Amino acid sequence: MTTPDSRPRRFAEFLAQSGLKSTRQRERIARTFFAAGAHLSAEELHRQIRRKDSGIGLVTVYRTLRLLRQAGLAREQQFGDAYARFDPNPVDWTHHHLICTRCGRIREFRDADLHALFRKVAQTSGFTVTEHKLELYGVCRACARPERPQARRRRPA
Amino acid sequence: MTTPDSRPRRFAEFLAQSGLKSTRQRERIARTFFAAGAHLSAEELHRQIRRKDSGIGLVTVYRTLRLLRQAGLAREQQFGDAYARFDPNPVDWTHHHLICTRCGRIREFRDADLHALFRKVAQTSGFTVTEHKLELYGVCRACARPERPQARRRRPA
DNA sequence: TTAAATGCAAAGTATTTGCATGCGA
DNA sequence: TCGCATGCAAATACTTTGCATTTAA
Repeated sequence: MTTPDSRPRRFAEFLAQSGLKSTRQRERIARTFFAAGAHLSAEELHRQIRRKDSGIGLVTVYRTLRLLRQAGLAREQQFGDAYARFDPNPVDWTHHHLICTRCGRIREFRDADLHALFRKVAQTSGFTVTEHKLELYGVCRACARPERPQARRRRPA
Repeated sequence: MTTPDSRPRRFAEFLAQSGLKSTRQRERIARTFFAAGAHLSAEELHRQIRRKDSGIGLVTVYRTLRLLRQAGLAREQQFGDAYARFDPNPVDWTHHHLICTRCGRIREFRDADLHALFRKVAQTSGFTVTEHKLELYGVCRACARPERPQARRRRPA
């Protein structure tokens, strides 16, 4: 069963409600973004868009990603690197990350108990929690094995 | 009862073991860092150091902060902003953050249950977890109240 | 018609690096 | 002495902004 994707419509509604315009560029960027995998950088998204439509600038991609975040349709993540990564899939926003500080590999995990905890903390603190990020840093099994070449991070710690 | 602070000694040992030198700058930077509060930016630390010793460059502060991290004596955090913040107090590393996306205020919280969860995830995943970051983003009580001026973040979302 | 959107180039900003000089071991 | 450390200036890399032009409503 294929549920129709409501995200393009939701983005259009957001634009209309905000008094903003629906343009060829915004539609193309949003569509490509929704179809993409997780952990996408602005550059990567731009590269994918260029394959279909070369007349879209990186600047517009950044600007549209900001709108998508405001619309609640994109999530931004900063891992150890210099650049931000974006995530189009709301169901993915409930998972968390294990990051290997040696090879930089990012693994995802999910834990039902955590969400109950978040709710508790939100109540206690009086915050209306809209987003959460949990990152565990450490050494993955492969890197923990001795005498193994280690990939280098872009900005090593 | 005042427990003597072992961190200066531990830093000196780290330097010696790594074949690095103990310099006036490194000592001053480390000392000021250990005496400072949490969530300190490199700039802020530099400014504090300058009050006592004007002959220390920001570059050296960055370089020494990296060494302190390698020595396990500093922790780096990225909140929503452009710059990194450093935390000198290992007992603080067990707490987490609630960040208001309107006013940018950061509140700390601690939860014992979380640490049991982290251990469980570490075991399941085969990671040796050395550090963890949990950030909950949302709107604080003050900002949730209507008609209230909202402080602006440096790089608004 | 008109205010918003785009794209280029240029600016901005936190952090890092090259290199000549200084200094600890 | 000798190699690591420092500090300045310049470089870097991601992201944002100014501005003239285009375009949606």
